[in-house]
Amino acid sequence: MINNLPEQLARIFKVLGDTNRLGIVMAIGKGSHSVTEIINATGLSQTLVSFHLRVLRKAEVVTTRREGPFIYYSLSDPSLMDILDDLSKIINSGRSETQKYTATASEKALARQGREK
Amino acid sequence: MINNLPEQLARIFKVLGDTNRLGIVMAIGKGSHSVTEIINATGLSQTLVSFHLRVLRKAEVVTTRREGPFIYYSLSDPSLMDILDDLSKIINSGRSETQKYTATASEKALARQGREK
DNA sequence: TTATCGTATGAGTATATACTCATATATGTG
DNA sequence: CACATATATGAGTATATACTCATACGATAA
Repeated sequence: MINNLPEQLARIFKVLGDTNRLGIVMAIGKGSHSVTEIINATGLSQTLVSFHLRVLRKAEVVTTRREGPFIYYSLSDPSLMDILDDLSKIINSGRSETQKYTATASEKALARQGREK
Repeated sequence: MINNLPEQLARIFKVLGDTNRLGIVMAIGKGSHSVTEIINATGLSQTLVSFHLRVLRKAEVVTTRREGPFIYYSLSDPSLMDILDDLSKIINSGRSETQKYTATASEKALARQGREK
């Protein structure tokens, strides 16, 4: 518990360092979504989504709330989305001027929801 | 190249998602440091530091500049450190009020330098 | 040139990690 | 109760990853 910052930070980065898991986090965004919604938003299999949600839960990146048969997931700290936005800016600032990405992460998640029925 | 944000972000997170590698990044901080300095700051072996620097180079997280026999490493985008600071705040905001971490990442790196001869 | 310092690299290995499959556990409905 | 829907879980597997060892490379000095 006595504060090893790199280790704590790396633990979070490791959790976010998988495309599918990060996709799930971005699908959740600042809102609250059931597993089924996440499955539809990401296009991943139920088992795979559940698998990754377990990792996210264990790392306390997400919290859950049961509502009838549904379990709703949300980010433990929604401001994580702001950090993702900041990082995305870093990513395409160094690159070629063409094809700059500007949409926020939440817009992106919404867009993805629309695409897949 | 057509913008897959989760994938690009996850790629960076994966790179930062290792304690030793993140320690190296934090040792570099917003400045410019030779490999030897990084070795001393982190306490890691030369080979291991070199190994991780290669990963960081490949991911374009760091850039290098040769000066005589020394090779100086710096962050491709020093504002990455700000993001690390933001994330550290998230980390210990959810926790017990006791034992909150306040030092900046650079202070931390300096402290480590002092500790190990 | 030889030696020395600073740094990188290829290959091997042990461990970690993402993923899948089959199955289990709620919760609600007829 | 039986059944359907929503979600989780344990175990197995293939691949990825961190680390080490031995060695190579580049720059400078003697």
